[in-house]
Amino acid sequence: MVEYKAGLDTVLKAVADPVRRQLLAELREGPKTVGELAEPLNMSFAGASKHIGVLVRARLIQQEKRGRERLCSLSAAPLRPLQDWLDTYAVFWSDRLDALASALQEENRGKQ
Amino acid sequence: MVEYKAGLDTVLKAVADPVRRQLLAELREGPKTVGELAEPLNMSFAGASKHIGVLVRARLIQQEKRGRERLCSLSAAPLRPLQDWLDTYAVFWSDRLDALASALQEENRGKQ
DNA sequence: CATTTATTAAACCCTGGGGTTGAATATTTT
DNA sequence: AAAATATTCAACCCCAGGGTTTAATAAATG
Repeated sequence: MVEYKAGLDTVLKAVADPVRRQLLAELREGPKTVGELAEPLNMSFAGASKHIGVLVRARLIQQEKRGRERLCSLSAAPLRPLQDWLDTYAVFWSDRLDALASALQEENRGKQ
Repeated sequence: MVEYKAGLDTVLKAVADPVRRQLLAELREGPKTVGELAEPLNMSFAGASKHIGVLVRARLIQQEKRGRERLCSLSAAPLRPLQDWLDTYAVFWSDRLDALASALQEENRGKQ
């Protein structure tokens, strides 16, 4: 049941790169081949391939062999643990609640 | 109004490190000094201070000078853009919907 | 004022990872 | 079979950044 502890780290590191976020964004429009994904990137083909590899290892991209090319499709499921992690902080978001939360924490602390 | 484009990257990079996530987690219990934050970490004090610095620069930690020590408190607001980003992928999460989404994408593409 | 305590700054080391180029592999095309 | 296409692998370069240690700064304390 702890199986996603490592997954969160992998996914966050994968997603912390703007190039890889752009790749994911492009895949929202639908599956694309590695070549199609690489083309708009201002980067060598091999470079793009490496980025895609990172996303594949993070399970954010699923690849299907189609002849000599590989069709990549978005697989957003691994983002779930990230959402779960975020949820544990959602309490502190609302700018309104921020002050209140801080106040409560101060009080809980029983200090000053 | 584009001011958070860079913020997302900063926040993601800050949060992609497990040590820094632990620091944030500890701050959920309430404000803590740098020393209190550093202590449980298996790391030099200066090392911990650097991590905290990253979180401060990402605005995820707010520091308040209290004499010679600095009280750190959680400031989760910068996580908001991350939530917004995540939301643009939420459509693809549900394992149920995954297949459907893929199918729709395939069809949109008009390719089979 | 001297000393201790809390924190940051500076100078370094070293690994990881983003980028490249150039083979290697596999498949399609001619 | 030969050539072209799509993709990865391997070897390398470079630097950002995580870690350390040793000052430096600033406030509390004796």
